[in-house]
Amino acid sequence: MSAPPVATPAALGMRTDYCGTLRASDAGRQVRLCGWVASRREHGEHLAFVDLRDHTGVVQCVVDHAHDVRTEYVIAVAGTVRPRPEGTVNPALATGEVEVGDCQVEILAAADPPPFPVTDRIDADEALRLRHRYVDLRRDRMQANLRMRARVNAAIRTAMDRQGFTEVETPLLWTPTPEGSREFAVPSRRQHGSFYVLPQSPQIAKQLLMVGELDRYYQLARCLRDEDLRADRQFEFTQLDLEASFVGQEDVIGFVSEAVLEADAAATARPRPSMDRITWAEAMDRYGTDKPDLRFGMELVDLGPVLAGTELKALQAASVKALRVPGQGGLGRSRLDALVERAKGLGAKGLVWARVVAGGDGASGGALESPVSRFLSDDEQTGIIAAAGAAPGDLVLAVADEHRRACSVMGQLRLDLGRPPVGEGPPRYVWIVDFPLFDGIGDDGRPEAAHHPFTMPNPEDLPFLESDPLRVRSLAYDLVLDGWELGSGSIRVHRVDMQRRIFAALGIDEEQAQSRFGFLLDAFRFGAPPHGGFALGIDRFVAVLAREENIREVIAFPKTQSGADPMTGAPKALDRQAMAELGIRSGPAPPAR
RNA sequence: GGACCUGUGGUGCAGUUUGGAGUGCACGCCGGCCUGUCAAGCCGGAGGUCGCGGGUUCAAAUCCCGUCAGGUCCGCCA
Repeated sequence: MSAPPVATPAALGMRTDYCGTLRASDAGRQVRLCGWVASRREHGEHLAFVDLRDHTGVVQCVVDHAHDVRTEYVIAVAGTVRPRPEGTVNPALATGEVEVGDCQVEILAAADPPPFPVTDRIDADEALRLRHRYVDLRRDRMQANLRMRARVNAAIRTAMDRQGFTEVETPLLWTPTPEGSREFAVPSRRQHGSFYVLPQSPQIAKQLLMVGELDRYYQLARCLRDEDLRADRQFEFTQLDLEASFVGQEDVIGFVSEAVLEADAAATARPRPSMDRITWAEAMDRYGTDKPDLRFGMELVDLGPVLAGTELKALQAASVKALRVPGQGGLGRSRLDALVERAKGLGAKGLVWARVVAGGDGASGGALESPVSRFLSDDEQTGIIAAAGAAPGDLVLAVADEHRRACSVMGQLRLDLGRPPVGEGPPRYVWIVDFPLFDGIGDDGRPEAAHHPFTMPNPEDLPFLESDPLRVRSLAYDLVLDGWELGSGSIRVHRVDMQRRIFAALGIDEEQAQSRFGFLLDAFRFGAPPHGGFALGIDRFVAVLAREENIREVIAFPKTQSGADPMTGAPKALDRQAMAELGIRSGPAPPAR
């Protein structure tokens, strides 16, 4: 082999170049390439073309005959780079100005025909892709996604290092902390009947690191939650997990913003996006969700004032939320009925719809056409049109219910009817601040923690912790990108007396607290600094950056929605001996052998 | 736990509404031809338990029930 002029031999192994990198300027060079046969075109006895593919791209190799070489064979090609003959340049190919001629072909490994084409053009069946994920990963889409993910990780590490954070690993074999999501359990071989659990997140571990004077910690941490899967949820996922001492909410938001924008720049070519900020209450009110997609309008409208004295029972409730759907006044009855069903499925008692038509004598110059319009006074109709900012041709939807429900139902309908595809348009990062400390009242009559029980209440609202807990805001904050919840964080409680007060409000008694989080409370007795942090979901973040609707597309080996891995067959029964060693007796019998 | 969508040669689909012979289309595969193609082209060939089980019917890919797998969503995800 002649010495490669560009990269060092050590870096390239048994090749001199990558396939996709050859250009006209390489003409005349002797090269040796390795890769997979992307396609083969034979032209009789003494001319054939082999498109050789590696992760950098494809280059055309001209060979004498290619009959013993098949698609997806792994081969090495030695030959000479030369300009393509006049008229045969392929502008669709990055290497299209050149080809490799006088080729010697060595078959490194034969291959069966692939179970599905190695091309983005064909949308292969999901189960088949996962069963042969190693083939699926060869496709441009997966290559691009995984490499983008690696760039995001690298950018995040750079940004965190720059901000003085220290990467620390925390245990995967953790201890049960009942509360929150279902945990994966790992039986102990040494103590039958006892279990480790896999961490839902390193939440408590990182707080202990703060007590341990690490000052600023981060980790690209694997988290595991045994909950049902969704397009944006897998059993195991990765978070940028971070925690810092002697900082406030603004500091943490700054740390995370820096890392996120660094990653955004590493993954995309767009200009540095801005980051907005709104309160939780405002997000719920205007968008009906705590993870608003700000890329489009269609904000929720409050019809309470307009309908304060209405005779229409369907719109009598604590809160009436409406939505203007521009230009959709022509929707057919079956489509409208489907919307009503959708609203009911989301928990609403019903959904009122009204087409805005020309006419009427209101200032807005429109009238409502609806099954219920005869129950609405003229003032109410013009009031609705004005409040919604509607014009003839629009559709107006309204739900009356308790405030939270009215907001959430209309918020979902807003997404159903207006949400752009993932990645479309300029990105809209938004910080959601001033979350409530408690989510609502549980069956036991006690408030339930909205975030986790170590979240610091907003000092301004402390006086109401016992008397009016639901009005207490917390120092908790979420980062949302285009309607995806990327992550959340908070300033933590670091004093034992305050933690006791919170536990008391939550109805967790001393004994329960000791058994669940005793080691954390112990640690706080030895001097805990004020601290706070954040956790950012890498899978979701990369999915949005890669314009993917499903995080499976940015994970090398994901699970199906039922939690199975079609490639390995996991989960599987253990054999009797392994079960006995772990002291496990229950469950279905392993298959007979 | 629940709702909905999908399942047809190796792959992607049509056919299912309104039952009438597995007739189909494209890609791939195998063989042949072909000296400038590039998702090559031309000729020929092989390849099917219509996811599986049951029911209705003279007759089921098609209708009904159940079930499995994949997907989307609700519940769940401190």
